[in-house]
Amino acid sequence: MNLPERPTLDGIEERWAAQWDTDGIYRFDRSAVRANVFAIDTPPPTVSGSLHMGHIFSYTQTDAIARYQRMAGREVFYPMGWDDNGLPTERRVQNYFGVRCDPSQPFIEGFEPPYRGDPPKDHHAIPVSRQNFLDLCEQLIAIDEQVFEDVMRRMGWSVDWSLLYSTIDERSRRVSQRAFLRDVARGTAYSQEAPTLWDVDFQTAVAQAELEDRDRPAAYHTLAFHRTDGAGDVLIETTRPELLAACVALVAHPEDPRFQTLFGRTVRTPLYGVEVPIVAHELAQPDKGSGIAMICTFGDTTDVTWWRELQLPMRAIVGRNGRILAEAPECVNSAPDGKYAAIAGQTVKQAQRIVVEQLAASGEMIGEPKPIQHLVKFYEKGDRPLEIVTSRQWYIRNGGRDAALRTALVGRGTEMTWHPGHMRHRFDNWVEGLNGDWLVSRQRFFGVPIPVWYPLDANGDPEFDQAILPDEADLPIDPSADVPAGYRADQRSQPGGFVGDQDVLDTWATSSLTPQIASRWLEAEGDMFDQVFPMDMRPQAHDIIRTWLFATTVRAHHEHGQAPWHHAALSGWILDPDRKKMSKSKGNVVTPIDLIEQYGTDAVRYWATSARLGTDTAFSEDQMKVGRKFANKLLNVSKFVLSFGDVADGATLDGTVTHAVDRSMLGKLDAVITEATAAFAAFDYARALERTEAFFWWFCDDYVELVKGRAYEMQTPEGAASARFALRCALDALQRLLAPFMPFAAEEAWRWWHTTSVHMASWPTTFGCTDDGLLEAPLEVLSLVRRAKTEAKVTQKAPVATVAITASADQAAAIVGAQADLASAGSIAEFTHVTGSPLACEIVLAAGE
RNA sequence: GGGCGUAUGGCUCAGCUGGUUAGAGCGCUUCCCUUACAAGGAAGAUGUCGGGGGUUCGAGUCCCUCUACGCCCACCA
Repeated sequence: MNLPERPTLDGIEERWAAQWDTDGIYRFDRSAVRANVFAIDTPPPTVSGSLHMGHIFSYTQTDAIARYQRMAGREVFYPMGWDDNGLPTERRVQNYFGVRCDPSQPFIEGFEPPYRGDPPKDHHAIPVSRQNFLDLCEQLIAIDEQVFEDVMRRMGWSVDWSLLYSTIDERSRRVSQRAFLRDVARGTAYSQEAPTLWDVDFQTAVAQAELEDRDRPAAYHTLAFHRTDGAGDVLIETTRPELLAACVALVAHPEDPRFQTLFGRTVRTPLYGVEVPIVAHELAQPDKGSGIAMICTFGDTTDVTWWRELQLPMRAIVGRNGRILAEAPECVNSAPDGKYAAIAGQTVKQAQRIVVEQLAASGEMIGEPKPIQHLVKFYEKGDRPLEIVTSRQWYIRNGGRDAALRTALVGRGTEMTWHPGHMRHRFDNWVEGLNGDWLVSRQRFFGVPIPVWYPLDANGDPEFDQAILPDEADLPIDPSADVPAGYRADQRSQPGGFVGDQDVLDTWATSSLTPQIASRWLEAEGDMFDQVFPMDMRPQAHDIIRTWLFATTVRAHHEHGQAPWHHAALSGWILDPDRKKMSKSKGNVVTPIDLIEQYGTDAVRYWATSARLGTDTAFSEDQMKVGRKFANKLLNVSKFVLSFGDVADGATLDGTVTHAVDRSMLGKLDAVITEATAAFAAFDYARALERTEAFFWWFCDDYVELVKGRAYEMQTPEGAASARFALRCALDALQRLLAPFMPFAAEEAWRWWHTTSVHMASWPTTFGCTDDGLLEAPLEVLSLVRRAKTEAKVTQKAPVATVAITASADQAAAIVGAQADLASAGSIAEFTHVTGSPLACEIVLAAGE
């Protein structure tokens, strides 16, 4: 026993985090059998410079569950990873070093970036080679990941750091490419030339799951198309007049009476005089605009549908850089007076202004543009509206084009238990609303390369349907550096030779494999897949159900024919005090490290674990203050209980805890242990905390105060032994019950009387006592005595001459049983009893008080 | 338009399968240096459980309906 003079929370995080690390207490036992493993598919956070409160919130909730499972006897598989490949890292590198990737630049040995952190606003990014850019990515993620790891260790998350991975590291690249190649082999991945949503700034294709709608100003322009039969004009409304040169048809609803006579006829476009047909399709909405719309290749996703289903020609005019192509479509090119030349090379925004001027001059725009607000699709990380361009891309089948697969994937959702249950609807909704396969290729740099080459024909054109695939044993590969079997390096880009796929996999195409990556699926060294898969728990936030949760389910379905986890635990968001989602752009972000330093880790954890799964929660420093008070109290009450010294050797609970009051207290505690255990088993850590906390304060404020005197041996040795033993039992259970929530304070107090960690201790079991209610009446009397003293404005120590009690027979019996404790706790000299109801006391303070 | 969620004292939230006068903490007020704890303790005030209707002996709790707020999806002419 080693009790401090004055318990303190200061410095306990550093001390115990270091000790846990030294002792390796969270290390996964690779000899564990599957049935005894609790495997967590930890979300690998996107490394971005700093963890935010959302991370603190949800990862702490997961950690509480992990700690419970560990104490409950499961071997916990709790990896951590960094999601460091992909656009967020590229963009951060650009902003941090003041560079941009330009594959046409030569590699510079020992390149030194112009800045390291915060280039001035007027700095123009310096173009650097692909390899220099990738080197800078590696440099920055190394810095960022260390910062993340430091904060995580201070948060006390009980991850096994020996399982650490990053989604760009060699093993992840190998696993990702292996899984992709297997998808290709079984036909669940394929490449196709097709119109694709395209971000013109990042110059990459974007998947459906990464879209978001933003409300943007626009304007309806009314344009006159001229009937080729000379019977006048057809008026359409458009928000994108700049795409007029890309117009391939007009469309109206097949049953719209206004246009029945027009179907099958043709009109000439304004400005360019291109003849286009008037067609019918049920997606045309009679109540929108003038009821008849122009179809362009491509203004929006509906255009793509029309273009495909009505088999219309292709007249693309928007390039991958978001500017109007230099070459006009042939039919436009043959049109008179070079109107197209004026917009060639312009951005779509500039082109719109020019086209509107041209239309106004030609009289083919009717009236003024009518401003509106409407929703436009953006890449969620992008700054300009998405365009649609045609390109060859890789896809993984996700049910978007296959009802049977869709049904199967919804079925995978039912294999998991969702916490809270209603989150499953979001999954079902998303799967059922998919309208295309998952586009996984990205025209970016810092990612897992698509492990494919293509043979070049005699003209030097790639034969995309003859893709050359590497052997799994050679992974990971970089097709732009490695040479496929049967070819020589000097055949690269030569007719009759080969070319590597330039693209990388979408970051989700790798992070959807976290169960496989973390478990080292099919890796030569340390493969734990069969020990941990399907994993027990996937913790994550609810806003990425459509991306990460769904994508992981798709991969597991194709590769393993089952759901990747048994439980999906969805955390809520952190809201600022105004109940808005906290985000950097709103400037209301608080940094976790400041809070840890101000309130202590356990206090921050208390706040995080007070919130239920799936519930958006207000950020609350008040809760952290409460948490700090709680942790502090745990230390102090531990010191008090332990100050009585060790219990006698060989003493048993039944032999020693003889006092009814003490057994009642343990009975209450039994109920709490039972409830907390059931709650934790159902992932409801918040309920476990709430019950434990309520008991804890009752224990400190009422029970301890009541029996304190007896424990000090002011009455009988038997009574003291009973109280001390009961106190010790309760403390033992409380420290264990609180260990998942306040791992540092619990460990600090536990180590005063143990040589091993509380986090290696077993979860508490019940004492076999029952709460017979014998404490209720005595504590009511104590409360009344306290109130009398407060009202008399005297100290609680002030002596009481008499307490005249009116109570029922049962209550009186309980009070008499605890009368000695009451006398001590309340400094009460004399009790008198009258039978009656309700319970009441007449309290006479000692003379002179 | 489709789906989901939330609505309980000034604030943050409990209240599980319906059962005695609706709970906790914060904040507020008053008092107390009491030998585990003043980064503490004792006590007090504060609620038409969003509105309306229904089921029931009994509803914050179940059903219907309305309202407000939030989220996901659809909606780009």
